[in-house]
Amino acid sequence: MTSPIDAARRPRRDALENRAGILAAAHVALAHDPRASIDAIARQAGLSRRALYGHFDDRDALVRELVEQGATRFNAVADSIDDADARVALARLAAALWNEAAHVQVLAAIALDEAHLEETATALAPLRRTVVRIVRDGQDADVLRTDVAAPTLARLIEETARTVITRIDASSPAARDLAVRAVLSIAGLSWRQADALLAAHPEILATPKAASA
Amino acid sequence: MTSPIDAARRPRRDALENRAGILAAAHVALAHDPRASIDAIARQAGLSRRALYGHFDDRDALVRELVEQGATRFNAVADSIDDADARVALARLAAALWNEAAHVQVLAAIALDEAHLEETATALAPLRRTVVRIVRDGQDADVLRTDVAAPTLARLIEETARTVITRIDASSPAARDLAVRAVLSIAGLSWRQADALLAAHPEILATPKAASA
DNA sequence: TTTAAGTTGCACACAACTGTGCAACTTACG
DNA sequence: CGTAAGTTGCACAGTTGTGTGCAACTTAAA
Repeated sequence: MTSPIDAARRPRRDALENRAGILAAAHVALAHDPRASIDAIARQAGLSRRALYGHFDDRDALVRELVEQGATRFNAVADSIDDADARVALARLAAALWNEAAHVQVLAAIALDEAHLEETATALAPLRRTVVRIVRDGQDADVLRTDVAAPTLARLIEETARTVITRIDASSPAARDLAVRAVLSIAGLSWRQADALLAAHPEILATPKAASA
Repeated sequence: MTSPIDAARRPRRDALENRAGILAAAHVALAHDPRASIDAIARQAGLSRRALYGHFDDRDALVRELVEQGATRFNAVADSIDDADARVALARLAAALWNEAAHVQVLAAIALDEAHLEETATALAPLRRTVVRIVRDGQDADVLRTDVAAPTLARLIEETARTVITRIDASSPAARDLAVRAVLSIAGLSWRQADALLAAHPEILATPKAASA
């Protein structure tokens, strides 16, 4: 006499897969165009628009979940940076974020959409704090530019990274190299200084898989 | 016996003013949001939506005129740069564009809208050619970074300028300073080198009005 | 095999926006 | 002043998008 209330069936496995499929599709679609329609996302996931509403209350709920998903990865990356040298820390942060490029692109795209400023700001807060801390340390140690106030420089670095990631090429190994060098440049290093730094720390640009050369 | 065909009245003066008003309103509105509605633009200009269609065939015609308007100014700026030193040329170009910031912002915003990629590409072509030329010269003379291919570096410089202009603060004198320094940084100079360069060429950052100190 | 979870396609209502037609009004200009 | 240019507000058709209700179906799980 199992009542229908406390003994509800477990959600079907294919339903869970479909839900993940929607998130993946939204990932691709929104990175390309943050205003992609629900219908486009559902089709991309191989589902009907109607079915999507069985998994998410509305468009906002879907976007919110994407943002939170990305935020988790972001915080993990930010926490993993512990270099004493601010220049190295910045380079490593940029390189590490590039490895999450697929996720970064959605966040970066959504972050530019006025409709979700608050959510993305909250999600990006830990990362932003990390950048500000690195910048402050670097300025105190006189290894980063001091002609720009720390908050402004942090912002500039963030925008530079976003720009390179979202607007230059995509996912080529050369692009990753470029992103790291662009960040170091905007942080105040000359291109030769950046080059020397990266030569001294080859692991920063090493392929994630074959890190143990 | 003046026929109604060859002796049509001149357009009314207030109509011309209204047309200019619409362009000005579109300027403001589209810089803020490239997808601002016709209604929002017309209201901002103090006209009804219906009246706007008396001046422009459709939304595209309005946008096209804005783009052409900006293109003219852009070409003039690009043509005015003739410094032998590529670093100085870049700095001067960035500073000169900043003086057109109000116009730059619309173009930059529209340029990010997929619907008008072609028009803006055409409008920006001369400016882009100028940047590529400066970059090539600078690399040949070994005063700009050579670890990035000329077209890529030119693109990077353009994106950096766009980012600073559209996403950092706005219209403060400090922002202009920042834009120039950001461009020089991304071009490969260390912040101290950029600082020295600007100190050696104070006229670059001089206020446009009081250029004769 | 039974059952309910999940999906589908359709029909709605709703919202925001574009572009046009038209009658009535106001106003600059000859 | 008279006239036509310009404006206004409204109605209308068309587009694209969101979110819901519902009957009919497929299918995973008990």
